[in-house]
Amino acid sequence: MSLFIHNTLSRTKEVFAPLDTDHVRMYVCGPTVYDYAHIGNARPVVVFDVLSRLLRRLYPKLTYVRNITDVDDKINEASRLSGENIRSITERTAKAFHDDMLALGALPPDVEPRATDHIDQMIIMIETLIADGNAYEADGHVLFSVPSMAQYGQLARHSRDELIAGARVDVAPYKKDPCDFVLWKPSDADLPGWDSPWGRGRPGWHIECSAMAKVYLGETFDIHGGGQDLIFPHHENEMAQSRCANHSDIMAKYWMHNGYLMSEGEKMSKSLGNFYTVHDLLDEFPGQAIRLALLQTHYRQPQDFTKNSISEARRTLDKWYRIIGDGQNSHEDIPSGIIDALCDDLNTPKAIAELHKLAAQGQGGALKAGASIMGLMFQSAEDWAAWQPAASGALDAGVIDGLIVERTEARQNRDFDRSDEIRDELNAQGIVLEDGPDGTTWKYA
RNA sequence: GGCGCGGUGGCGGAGUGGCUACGCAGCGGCCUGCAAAGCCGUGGACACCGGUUCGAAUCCGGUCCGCGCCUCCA
Repeated sequence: MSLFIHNTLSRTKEVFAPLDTDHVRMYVCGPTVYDYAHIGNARPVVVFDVLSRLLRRLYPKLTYVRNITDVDDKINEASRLSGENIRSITERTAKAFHDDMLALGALPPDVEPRATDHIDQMIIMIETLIADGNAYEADGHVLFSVPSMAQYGQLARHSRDELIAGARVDVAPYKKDPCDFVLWKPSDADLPGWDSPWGRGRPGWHIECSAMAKVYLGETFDIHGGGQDLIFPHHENEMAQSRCANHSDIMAKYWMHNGYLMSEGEKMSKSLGNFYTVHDLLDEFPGQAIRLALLQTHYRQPQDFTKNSISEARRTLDKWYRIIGDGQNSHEDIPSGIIDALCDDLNTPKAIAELHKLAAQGQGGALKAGASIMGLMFQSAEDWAAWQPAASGALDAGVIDGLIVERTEARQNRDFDRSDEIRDELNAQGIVLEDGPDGTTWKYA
């Protein structure tokens, strides 16, 4: 079974043929660390986590690189507003990002380089671009010369003329061409800066990824991924820099982009305050339920993300965990239907439908195996059942168990008024009782 | 304005030129003190208008609606 993936370069599904079948290499743009990751940031992390699991199964070796952007004007602004120093912001936010993504079941990438550790490589790359006539210094800035690259616009399918026609902002006076973009810019004394041949300054947004991809994956590699919003300008510019600096026809062979997320039917926006941070959602829902909710839509489709969809995913997982029960890690093969679905451009909704079929047939082992390649069902049924919302905890388990005993006695005496009263009381506190053949169990609603 | 993406049953969400997934919810039944869970059964869709075709929700054109991007810059 071949893996097919949608390549943004061609806008079609293509057979995946790695440059080196012994070693697949993938780069995904990671977070700029100045604030908690919202659910829109989590989508590419989860999507490419599934892809990485699939690639590791299909090929002997994968190197998965996802950067951390820790130099950026948004970070500088956050520091200016809060007074917290930049290093503290980036360390704290990166840590929160790691915790949140782990809770979503995303494995760490093989390499997680930080921009500030690779300033030297960026400077070297910029020097090469200047030497070759692909970049120039002007007014303390270094700019990439877009007209120097004939194929600029290939990824986003924007011609240079179209870009100029559509421009909504004034062009900086030091630019030779309106489309030229910044590789290096000067920093004044209170901004982060590094010494360079062009004075003390800091890198532009795109050059870090070009430099780090080259260090860890080489001049060309297989897959470059990220959110759709990165196609232009970020990936277009990255590709232009890398190809010119490396004198190469390609940067990545396949470019993959996940679609946008809406929130409760509206586009996410800070002014509306309608975006969910992963951090907050994890107080309310188990991470796996959030992950399943994200995977319920194909990664290239737009998705309207709702709390209701997480609740639904959670009930689905409840059911699946019941089917698996205590059945330990049966080392069953991953069912072929699951692999086939994922090999068709990561069709996770179809793979999930396969899981439902396995569940309906009561095939717990196959269900668990199939879920595992999507990073689901990684907990024991016991741990899953033990999850509780952050706001809970008014009642301790001993009190609940005591009430269950009292209720069981009431039921044996056919005192159903008292029995229902106890259940209603617990229900009001978010505790759900379920009478089964082996007695009464409880869980958080 | 330019470029691009999408509109599938009450909701979520795949897919295919003809055999019309899947989940949730609904409805009927079994089970249950009652719930829950489970089990069995069941109705319901392809934005609109044309065209191509023996046949289109699936291909083509148009319309409407939703969404994104248009560069370090506010």
